[in-house]
Amino acid sequence: MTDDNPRISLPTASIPGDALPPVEQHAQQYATVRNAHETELIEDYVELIGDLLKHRGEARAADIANRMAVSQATVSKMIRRLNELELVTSKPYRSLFLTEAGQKMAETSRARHDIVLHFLRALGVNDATARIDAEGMEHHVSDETLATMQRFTEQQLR
Amino acid sequence: MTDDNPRISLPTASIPGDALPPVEQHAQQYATVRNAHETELIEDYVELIGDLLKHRGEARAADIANRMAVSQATVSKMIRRLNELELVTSKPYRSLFLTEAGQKMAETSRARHDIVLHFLRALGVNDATARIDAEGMEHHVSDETLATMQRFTEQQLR
DNA sequence: CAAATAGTTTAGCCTTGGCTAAGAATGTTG
DNA sequence: CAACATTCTTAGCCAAGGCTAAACTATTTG
Repeated sequence: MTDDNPRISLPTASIPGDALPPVEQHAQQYATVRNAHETELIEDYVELIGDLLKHRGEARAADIANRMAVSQATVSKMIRRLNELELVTSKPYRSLFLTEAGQKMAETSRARHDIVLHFLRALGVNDATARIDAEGMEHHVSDETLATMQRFTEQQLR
Repeated sequence: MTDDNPRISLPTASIPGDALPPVEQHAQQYATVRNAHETELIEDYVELIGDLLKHRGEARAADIANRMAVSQATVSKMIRRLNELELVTSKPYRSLFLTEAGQKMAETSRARHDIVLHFLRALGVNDATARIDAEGMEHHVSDETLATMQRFTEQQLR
């Protein structure tokens, strides 16, 4: 171990010039991000399927491919995974549907997404940029931050 | 093509209940996120190496492994990639150093990271949460949003 | 209703980023 | 300075998420 002797310990909130956080905390930051990455894509698919079902009445592989800018083969493979995870049900060559669990995930994702998007707009970011950033950020925002964003947005609207 | 006939077109900024964005825009959102993911890890490594060099004087593979909560083998493999990308220089069994390009990347990443972190704190998020969220968010925040965040933080400090 | 078009799936490939296990190099210490 | 501990690398494995090409199913249309 060449790192971090623990003789000195400071309140991390007030370190000037932002020194390195203690190893454990630092490690947890990265682990959390890695973890988010695993579910991220899944959530994006489920969220999009939910949106398509809601706004179009059906969710076809071709639509998903177009909207994600990805090949149909990729979508097909992904649908198999979503099936295994019991998030969607599908019959070959037919539209997709969400299971209970899938619907729940879609709603949660959609809600997070909207909170982030509305927050960015309330902050003054223009719509197109806000949409892109929200898409990337939504999976990395904790519940605490999400709540703070929501509060801010509401306050702004008054 | 089963999706989006373009007969109707609305100003996307003002759709009530947040309808689906037009395919092209939607596709670009996802493409941007996918793109960010490719460079994300690279940037995290470079940023961390920069921080270790700055605060500890050297950057050893073991430290990186500990701080990233990843095996040494993974770090070793990654260092080979960073070498190929000419972001770091390294001699076997010795500390790492950043190339010019590496240093530039480290600085940029660090700056983005700090802006996001300080913004979250200014918004009222507690330190530990802010650190975790900043780590995840930093790669998904556009320059425009970054500028907005910075402005907000400065205003808050007055 | 047959043929053409559109949509879906499968097979097989590639890269990334993890892992463990084993061995080589370096550093430390009795 | 030899033995032990630590650090680093290599080899070989795996899963995820892309891709293209080819085959199959469904839908539309002349």
